[in-house]
Amino acid sequence: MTLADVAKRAGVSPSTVSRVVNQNGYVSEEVAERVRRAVAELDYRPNVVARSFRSKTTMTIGVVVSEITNVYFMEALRGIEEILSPEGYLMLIASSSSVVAKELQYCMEFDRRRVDGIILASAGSLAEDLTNVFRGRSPVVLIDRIVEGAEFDCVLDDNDEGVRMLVDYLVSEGHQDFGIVSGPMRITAGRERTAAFERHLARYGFSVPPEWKWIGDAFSVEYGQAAGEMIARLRERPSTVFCANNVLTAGLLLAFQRHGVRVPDDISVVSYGALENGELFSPTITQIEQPARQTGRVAAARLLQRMRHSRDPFEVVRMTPRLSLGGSVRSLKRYHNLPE
Amino acid sequence: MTLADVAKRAGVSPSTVSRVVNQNGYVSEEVAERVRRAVAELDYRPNVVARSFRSKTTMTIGVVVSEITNVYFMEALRGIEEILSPEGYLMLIASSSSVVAKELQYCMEFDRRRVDGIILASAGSLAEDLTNVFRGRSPVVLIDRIVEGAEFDCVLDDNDEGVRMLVDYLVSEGHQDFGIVSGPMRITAGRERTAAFERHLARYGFSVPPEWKWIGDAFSVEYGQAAGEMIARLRERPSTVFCANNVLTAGLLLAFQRHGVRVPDDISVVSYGALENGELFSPTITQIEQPARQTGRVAAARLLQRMRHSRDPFEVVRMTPRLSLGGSVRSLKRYHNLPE
DNA sequence: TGACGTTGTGAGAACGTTGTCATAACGTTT
DNA sequence: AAACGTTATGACAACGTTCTCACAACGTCA
Repeated sequence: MTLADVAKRAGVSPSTVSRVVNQNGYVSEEVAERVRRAVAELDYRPNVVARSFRSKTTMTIGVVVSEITNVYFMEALRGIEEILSPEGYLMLIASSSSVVAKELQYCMEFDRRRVDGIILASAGSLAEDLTNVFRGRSPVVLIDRIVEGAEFDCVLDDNDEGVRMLVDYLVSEGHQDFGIVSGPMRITAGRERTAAFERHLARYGFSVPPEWKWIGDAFSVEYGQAAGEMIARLRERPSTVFCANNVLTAGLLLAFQRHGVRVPDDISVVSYGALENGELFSPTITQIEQPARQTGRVAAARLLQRMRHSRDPFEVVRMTPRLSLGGSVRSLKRYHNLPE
Repeated sequence: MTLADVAKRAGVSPSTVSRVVNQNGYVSEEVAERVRRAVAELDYRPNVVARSFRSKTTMTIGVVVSEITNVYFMEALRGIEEILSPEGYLMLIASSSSVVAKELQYCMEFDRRRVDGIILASAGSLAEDLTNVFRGRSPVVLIDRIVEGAEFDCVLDDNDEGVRMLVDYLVSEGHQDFGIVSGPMRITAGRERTAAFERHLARYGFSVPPEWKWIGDAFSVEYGQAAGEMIARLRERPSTVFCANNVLTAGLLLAFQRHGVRVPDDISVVSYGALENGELFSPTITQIEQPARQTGRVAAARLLQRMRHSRDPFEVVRMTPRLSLGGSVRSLKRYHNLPE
């Protein structure tokens, strides 16, 4: 079933059929109707590959996520789909498992497949590697990470603001001794949230002692658990531990549960990033809820603009997260003789 | 950058470059080396669209899921990727939101895009619609649902066995009054699990009274919540409620929490399908854990075979789920004077 | 030595579509 | 009535690759 077949059946030229199918150019209503009937009768379906080949646009965008099972990325994906699907785009999805090499490889493959755009929500590949891979062929929007000075738009949390809310809250509840569990500094989330935590504590004259810093080599459940176990075994614990990422929090809580460390009686916990079904925990976790879906939407809209050849300067968009109070922070106001 | 450019640079014909790039046909090592150098120098990347166009194979498979944020599908996706990615396939993913029309539309679009295969983990479209859409062009494997007599492979839970384990356990704990919250009968999971529940109860001489059956029009949090609220308001409650799906369970528990219905003190709960982070609930839920990832892997492997033109008869593969005991079921053994 | 299989290379068609161009009929304006 | 823009249609090239075929050179075997 090709254009030519339809054309023959309708008694017109392939060109005309093409015009009818794509609704461009001049076609008389009478002929159009004849063509449409032929299309229906033959159940003709355009060969999109041939079309893409010829027209140099695939109506496809590539998405690389670091871990497909992470709620954050799921929600982001949903947001992306909400924007792109109505425009006729389909998503090619690849999961990098946070491996930089894999990430670049997938990007390369996307490039070979001539995707119209790429959303990268992943790992820590370098700016120069990325620009190298793309050579400006298809526009790229980064999610959840920032690359300085490259020609990409970035959409990510206002990490500093999120952490500020947490710190203000903790301090207002009378906490004075803080621990932090975070991820690699090469990843934007790890770097920014860690820095913000220390910076905002410093505003109050507090700091995190080195022995209460757990900086993992990955944002993994495993590392969260490991940190949790170390904390459980500590003779002297901070009154609060700040987890810089939802996956780390999950691991931490798991370890606490196993070691009988009660939250918030034995230690308070706050998390950057929500845990799925967190409403069903007891206690619920005081956490920063990231606007993941919205982030996906914004990134997709941005990409759409770029694909339509907008020449706006590249931008970093910061999304405002929100603080959700749970029961995982113990009030120490009385303890420290603070006003309630 | 095209084959021709590389050919010119290497002083050979495009045919030869093609042979080198694809490593087929005869090429002398000397020439191959020259070509490889030219490829590297020009940073030539094959135009996969042109290749697909010519070779009629896109190395792409389409996946339709009903809800991209459901853990089950996430895990299944992961399994699929684990199998297909090493073979060079990329996944085109679409989310149908459980809307049959959308599901069919996406399948149609996949067909137009000439994907090499399709995995359908979704909604309840009819067998004839599906066969109509595909007309046998690309093979299809169904996940989590079964379509009788169609030419598709199906990979799904042994729902009957899973439900049996739950029922046996509940009865062994002394339960005698049962409620069920389930989804649409047109969806395999809803139909099979509901039927299995009643069938296995019947083995013990029990049955579910009509007023304790909540059959929703969708496997949605909303319906789970609605059911939970109805149960909360009941004067006389069953001692246990069986939730046929993880999303329903989440909604149910949410409603129970809001209405102060305690699990398992006020009512016991069992779930078909695990909730993400369920380990962190208290109590943890006694549930059937579905081998989602494995299901994805099996489905993908199956699809791979089909794409390689296997002519095996179409098969329904049942995956064995496993019972995970939590603390959501109260023991009524003492209450009913049963041996402990 | 002739026949034949293996290795190596290039010419050229084909894939199904879109886009450009040519051509023509028609209506409107000068 | 001439000039021009609009509407309508078809012919044909082009996109970048793969694939088939043709051809040649070479080694091996009868």
